[in-house]
Amino acid sequence: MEIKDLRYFVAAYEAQGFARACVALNTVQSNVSLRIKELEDVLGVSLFVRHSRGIRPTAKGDVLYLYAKRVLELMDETHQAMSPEKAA
Amino acid sequence: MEIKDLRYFVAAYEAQGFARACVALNTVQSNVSLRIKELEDVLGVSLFVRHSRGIRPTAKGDVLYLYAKRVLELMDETHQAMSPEKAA
DNA sequence: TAAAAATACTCCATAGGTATTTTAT
DNA sequence: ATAAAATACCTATGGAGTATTTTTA
Repeated sequence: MEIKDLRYFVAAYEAQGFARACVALNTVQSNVSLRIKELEDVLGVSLFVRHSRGIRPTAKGDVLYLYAKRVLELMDETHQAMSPEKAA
Repeated sequence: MEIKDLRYFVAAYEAQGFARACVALNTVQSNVSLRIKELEDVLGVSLFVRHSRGIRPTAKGDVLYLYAKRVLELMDETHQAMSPEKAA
């Protein structure tokens, strides 16, 4: 599980669909579909149920969303702490 | 900055050298050297000073180490929360 | 001068893009 | 019937390995 996977997941979760998520991710619907599928495969859990108007998170998906937001937030803090202007 | 980058960095930091770090990372010295260099490039900061017996962290390197450990720990928690046996 | 880091290269896996098909309301 | 997800395919970037050179205490 890499940071980029979590960004894909969060975008899909918040957009409630892969087609809508891909614009925020600067990519294409098929890639979002593939990456989420691979994330589900590697974790061994289902994160979304697919329907004809988009997606709905599973219970596991809801849990991952909370963790993913924390991870991404911490990564942002890390980037800020590493900014060259900022003294160590 | 991806999770794998942080793993490389932490291993190098703790091993105090790229050559020693690569065994824990199941890779090769040259890859550790390259990945750390790219991490420094993308962040725009120096993380280690190189010497003839290994590496010594810079002040920025010390700061990143603390953040990196937190990120990796949170990722471990995330994985555990996502384990299929565990109910959501 | 010796241990470790940097560099140059090759190779392959995988992420990204295009086009199309399938699914579900 | 239509909007969205899945699939198939191609391409290119970049991560991993090998071999060698450079650096520094």
